[in-house]
Amino acid sequence: MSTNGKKKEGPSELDIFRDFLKRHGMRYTPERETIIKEIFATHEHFDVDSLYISMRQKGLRVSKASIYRLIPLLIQANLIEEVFFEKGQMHYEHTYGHEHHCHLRCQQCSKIEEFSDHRMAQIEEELTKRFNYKILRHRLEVIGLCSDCQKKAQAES
Amino acid sequence: MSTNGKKKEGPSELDIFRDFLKRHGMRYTPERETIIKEIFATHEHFDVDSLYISMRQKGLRVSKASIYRLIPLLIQANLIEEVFFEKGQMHYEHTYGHEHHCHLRCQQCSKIEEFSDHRMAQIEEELTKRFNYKILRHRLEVIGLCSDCQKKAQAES
DNA sequence: GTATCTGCAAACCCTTTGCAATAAG
DNA sequence: CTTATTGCAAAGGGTTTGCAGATAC
Repeated sequence: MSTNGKKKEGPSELDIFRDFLKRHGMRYTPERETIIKEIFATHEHFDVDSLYISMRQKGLRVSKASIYRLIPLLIQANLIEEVFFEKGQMHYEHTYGHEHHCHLRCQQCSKIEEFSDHRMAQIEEELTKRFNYKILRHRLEVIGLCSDCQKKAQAES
Repeated sequence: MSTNGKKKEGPSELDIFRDFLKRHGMRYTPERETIIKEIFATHEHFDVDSLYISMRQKGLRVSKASIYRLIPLLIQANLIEEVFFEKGQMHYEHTYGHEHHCHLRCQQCSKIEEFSDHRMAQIEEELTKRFNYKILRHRLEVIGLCSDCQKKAQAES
């Protein structure tokens, strides 16, 4: 089990996405560029609403609809992925350039710790053999109470 | 890694829930009983809408609101848990009486295989120490292509 | 030029909630 | 009797979509 966050070498997210759009007969627009830059500049995890608000505050004006329309494309291009659904909203994180990691989330305060674990690769390998699946990815979310929230809970009881 | 589905011994879901309600000053109603019986009789995984429809077809008439209001209680009582969110709906499965398991899902056809793995317990234990969290539960979803869908994909290319 | 994309606002759809009537304890 | 629960219908709130104008290519 190790901490995470190494940045891989390679073409930029924009390069990848530009190529993706070209291959699919879609267009590279200033709006798309703005959104992608914002996602990859400032957010590790994000949800549409907070992304939108943070962009507005910076004077970057794109509509929410454009963000919503962009997200499936970014997922298809393997640049981001859904990580969890909470309080009615889907949360995403960017994948490209980051090693895959798992999430440890505090049920109370929603704080998130990231970790990765070599055993996940073993598990995937065994599943491949056992069920004859071609494994694409996994999502591991561990839910618990962080030390702060444990203390608070004790204080209340 | 082992296959799953063993039924543990012990009090029934209704007993557990009755006790839970009493402890919280809540009431045991025919509606609640009907819904719980239906959940535990026929569904391994379920979502509110299909549960509601299936109950209606059997002539069991409870309102959707009552189902929605019951679910958080069942989660709190540790009888069911959220397993994944798909196509705008949360999906649940019952936990009580079943060993915890993980899901291997085919991205193409949504078929689900269940498995459990002792390494998850190890991982939880290590996370407890490392981050000082009190671990409550985890959700592991592995996504891939089942053998049938692999064949289909090959045939098409 | 033409097909795609944008912003807007309305529509959608799952879920939650206010309310008056009902029923559990 | 008191307070929780029910069903209904309306409200919420995140996401999707129809449309007309703008724009990438």
